[in-house]
Amino acid sequence: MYDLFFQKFNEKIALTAEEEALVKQYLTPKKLRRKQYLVQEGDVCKNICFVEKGALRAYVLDETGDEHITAFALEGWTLGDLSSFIKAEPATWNIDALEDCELVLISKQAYDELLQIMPKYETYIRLLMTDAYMALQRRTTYMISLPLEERYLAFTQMYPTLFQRVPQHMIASFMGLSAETLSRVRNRISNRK
Amino acid sequence: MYDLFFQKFNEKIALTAEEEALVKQYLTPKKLRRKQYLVQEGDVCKNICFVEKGALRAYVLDETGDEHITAFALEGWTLGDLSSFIKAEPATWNIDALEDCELVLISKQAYDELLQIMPKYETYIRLLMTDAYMALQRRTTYMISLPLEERYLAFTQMYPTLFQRVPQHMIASFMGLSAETLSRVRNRISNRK
DNA sequence: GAAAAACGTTGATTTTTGTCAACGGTTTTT
DNA sequence: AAAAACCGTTGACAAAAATCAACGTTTTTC
Repeated sequence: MYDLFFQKFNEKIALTAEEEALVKQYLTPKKLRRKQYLVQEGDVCKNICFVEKGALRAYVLDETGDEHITAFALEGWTLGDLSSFIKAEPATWNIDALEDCELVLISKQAYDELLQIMPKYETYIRLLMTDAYMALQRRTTYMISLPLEERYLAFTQMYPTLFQRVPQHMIASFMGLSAETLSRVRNRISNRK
Repeated sequence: MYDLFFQKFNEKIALTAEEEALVKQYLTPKKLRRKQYLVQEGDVCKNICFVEKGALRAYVLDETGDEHITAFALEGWTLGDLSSFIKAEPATWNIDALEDCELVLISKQAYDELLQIMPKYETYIRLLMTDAYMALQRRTTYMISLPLEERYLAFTQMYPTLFQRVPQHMIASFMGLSAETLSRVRNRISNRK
């Protein structure tokens, strides 16, 4: 149930069996069916979720009601509307399941308490935030500096599994493009080889 | 010399005078003249810098030699090529001073050691990363979901001081636009009021 | 198992943005 | 103090991307 969670945790910082048992007390498992919401815009995001199995996406709606995907999460990734979670403010993101999911949830209270009582948890979170921040910096750097075809190729290499698993119009949305434009970009790339 | 650094530190987590003195031993002051580099692409980014005074920018060069600004830093902000710093890999960013600067540097060795010996430093870094990550998420969400004029207004509110202090063609670059387009966006906004 | 919805692609057209050139007015350099 | 570089804007034009519509296929729903 928590296998992947602790595998990833231990990759960042090793835990003893006792420590794992302690952390486990603060976690809640949750199953989510395809198309179900984890968070809706306006709710406070009460949990951060770790994906044991399945796939999720986060998106925002614009004034014309169009969806813009801001993030994905596959097995081993962590997702939530972080600002809403940390500041206990209404979420601006919607998060729903693209496939049936098995998740590990950490509530805000559990998060705060673990940070207080367990230095290794703070180290884990520090490293998680650092990695997430570096990944997002890379994404934004590519966004503003690479021409479209190179950007698509770079993203493909950055997220190989994701691009196989998720419909292309969602990838387009994630990249800030229309589905048609992405289709044409892919066409140009395969023609030039 | 380190006034603003410790002011910001204490806003996140309070230090005693003794603790401040300890941290101070790990810091190095540095002055940078306008146009001087803190890091150049290809170097390993050996320090993260905190801005006591002045302004810096980070940028990448594309294949045609054009600059794309990825980040700015004003007084009280922290900047570096984080991936390069953490992984000791060659930097992909260039960082230079837009104005004469007074900086506080933390070397990788000092960073690692402080994290080891001082739990409050780890808390400080965790909060710094969390805040930086949330800010970057907001920026990228705006990037893909807001139409140009709203995006410009949102950025103006997000970084009011920055937009007054930095030339507009750099703001344009930061937003992934040409200088001419930004000029026209501003024009449309002032006409519609 | 049939109907409906979702998906990816293509073509025609419109809208948006970039590019190039020029300008007057700064600021910086020497 | 003069020369050079930089800055923001504008106009004319070219390039890129979005939009709209249609299509055959696949997947989901009931």
